[in-house]
Amino acid sequence: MENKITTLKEIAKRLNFSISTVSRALHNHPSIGLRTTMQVQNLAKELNYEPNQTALFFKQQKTHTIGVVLPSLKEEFFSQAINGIEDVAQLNNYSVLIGQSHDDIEKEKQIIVAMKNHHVDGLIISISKHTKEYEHLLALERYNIPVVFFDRVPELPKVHKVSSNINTATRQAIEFLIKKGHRRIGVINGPDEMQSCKDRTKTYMDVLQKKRIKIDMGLIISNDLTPGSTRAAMQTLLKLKYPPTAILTINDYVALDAIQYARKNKLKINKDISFVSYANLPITNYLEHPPLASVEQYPYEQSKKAAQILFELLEKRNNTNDKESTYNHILIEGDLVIHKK
Amino acid sequence: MENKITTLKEIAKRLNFSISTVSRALHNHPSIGLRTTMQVQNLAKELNYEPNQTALFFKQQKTHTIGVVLPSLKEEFFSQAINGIEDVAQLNNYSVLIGQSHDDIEKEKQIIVAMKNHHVDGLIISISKHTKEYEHLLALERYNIPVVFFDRVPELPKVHKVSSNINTATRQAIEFLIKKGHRRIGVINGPDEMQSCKDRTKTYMDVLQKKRIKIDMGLIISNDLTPGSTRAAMQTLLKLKYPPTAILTINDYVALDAIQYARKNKLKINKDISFVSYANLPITNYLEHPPLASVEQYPYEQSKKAAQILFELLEKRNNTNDKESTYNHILIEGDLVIHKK
DNA sequence: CTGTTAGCGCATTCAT
DNA sequence: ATGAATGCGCTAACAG
Repeated sequence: MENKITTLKEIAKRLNFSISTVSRALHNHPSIGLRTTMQVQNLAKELNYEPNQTALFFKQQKTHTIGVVLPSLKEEFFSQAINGIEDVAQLNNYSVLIGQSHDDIEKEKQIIVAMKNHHVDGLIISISKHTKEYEHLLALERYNIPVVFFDRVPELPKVHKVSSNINTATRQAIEFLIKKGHRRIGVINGPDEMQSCKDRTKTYMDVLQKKRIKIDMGLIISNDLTPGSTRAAMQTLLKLKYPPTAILTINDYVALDAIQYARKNKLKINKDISFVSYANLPITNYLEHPPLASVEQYPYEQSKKAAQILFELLEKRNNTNDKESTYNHILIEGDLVIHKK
Repeated sequence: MENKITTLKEIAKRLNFSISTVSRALHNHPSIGLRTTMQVQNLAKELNYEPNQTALFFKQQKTHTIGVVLPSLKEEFFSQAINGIEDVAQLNNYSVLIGQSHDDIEKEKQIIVAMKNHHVDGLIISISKHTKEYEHLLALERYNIPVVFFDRVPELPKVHKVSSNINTATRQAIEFLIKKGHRRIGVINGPDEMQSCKDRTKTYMDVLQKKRIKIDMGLIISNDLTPGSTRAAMQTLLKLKYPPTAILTINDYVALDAIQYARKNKLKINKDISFVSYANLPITNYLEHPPLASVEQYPYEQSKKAAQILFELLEKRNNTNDKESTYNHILIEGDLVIHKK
């Protein structure tokens, strides 16, 4: 069994050609004679020659690898997002390096450094829910590594980003609840740092104001997306003198925890208290009492778009040396999906 | 703004040393004078020198990258498994290349070729549910890429693998149902190709025989893990003259589909019909009527163990040139977790 | 203690 | 039409 890896040198030696001739022959270079080309290609096939990618990576200063940094694959949103990225990467003959921050900023920094060291050609990032300083992200620009953010994007103007616009859907969600007669609508929102959370609150207040419903700030609670924090939020809301009859939760995981809490407190879901949420997780289909509606945020489409932008950037970079001066800020419309009328 | 990437050459030129001296100084080589070492290290820091990893990868014939190939990250089992691998990889200063086969053999082959081309130092693989030919897997050995399989492992003796032993837990699961008075216990199993499915059926028959319960092969159905196939299986089972009062399903996803089907057919879950399953998905905690019990298969531990074995192999490979002659076949005991008494 | 040289695999420029 | 030489960045064997 021949186990040695075949190199150009090996082929050259056997055929008594120079390495450059062999290299050219394999690339069907016009200046190489047909006979020679055939000889070389045949032997290459016979010896099962395959170009050493690491050598190419090294020489071309390109690794044909993109890095993906996201909070956690356990969240179905992100595990679906990976698919969009993988699909686009495969089309472009790229591989995908993965790193989960688990919403830990230090971990996020470490991963990004590791990816930079690996010389990934580009990065797709969804930042941790606690990331407020962007220095480690901006550093990437200095290394000339193009970055596209998606879903959880930083509040920076000079970056490429794809995220979900939930404002319309949020408006619809709240109007939907109001139409069903709810007047006291609670909000279990995420950390105030997250742009989407600010948007959510703003839209909520907008709609209520427009519908001339009194806004009670006591009904709006920020949590950190953990089950414990959701339970605490629920406790606060349910203990109010006039507790909400409906609650808007930042995502389906929080909704699940909230619903569970409500159930344990003998509340009838969708009767005593209703929920509307975000993410539209497939899993909610299996619940007997799912949230009434959930805002679909299209993780696959978001991440796919992000990947496409990244590859466009890589393409451009090949042709020009200019820094790009315009930045993609793509918004993908979220859609309210009604589960129960 | 200094944007040029610093190399040894650059430092050497500025300090008028040779490249090798600079290299040694940076590695604190004992033969380099303290003064020189300090000079070099200071300038290196100042210029923000970082060794070019791709050059190192190339030279050392190592990429500090491992590949992970698995069916789908959407399954929480695998998205948890990734954590075990990532954790171990990080400890060893490795990065993780990811590829999902989506249970498509061709995709699986493509991914493996891509990973081989990327010269990953090792691979961790969970094969697709349809993979019966192992040629593309065995090929890796010829490239000297160590492989450790986990969870969905091939039936090959000369490979390293980590999987879950579900026999004891399956026995307990069935005894649990029998103790609750069930005599007609259905099985919705997975594809017959999967070793774990064969084991499941075998244990099922064993237990029934031992308990002197008549075995009705009509109660055992293989499916392909899709919702449609699960519904078909349920339809068949429920249409039997004597339908089962309890069903053992291959995993919680199948259980969810089965439960949903039963609910739509007005059956009371855990009353008219009970379920016991595998995977112990966190999500089932949120169901009002979850499976009575589920077998925990410890994805994190399985994958972590697989990763540890892989790094041991890599370690060994550094020290000796021998092929390993013994193979790790690790079994991690599954545990029956009771959700409802 | 430090410098010179070679080489990893490949593409490419410059000769011939 | 082909070969020789160069260089990518780094390490290490060899030479003083």
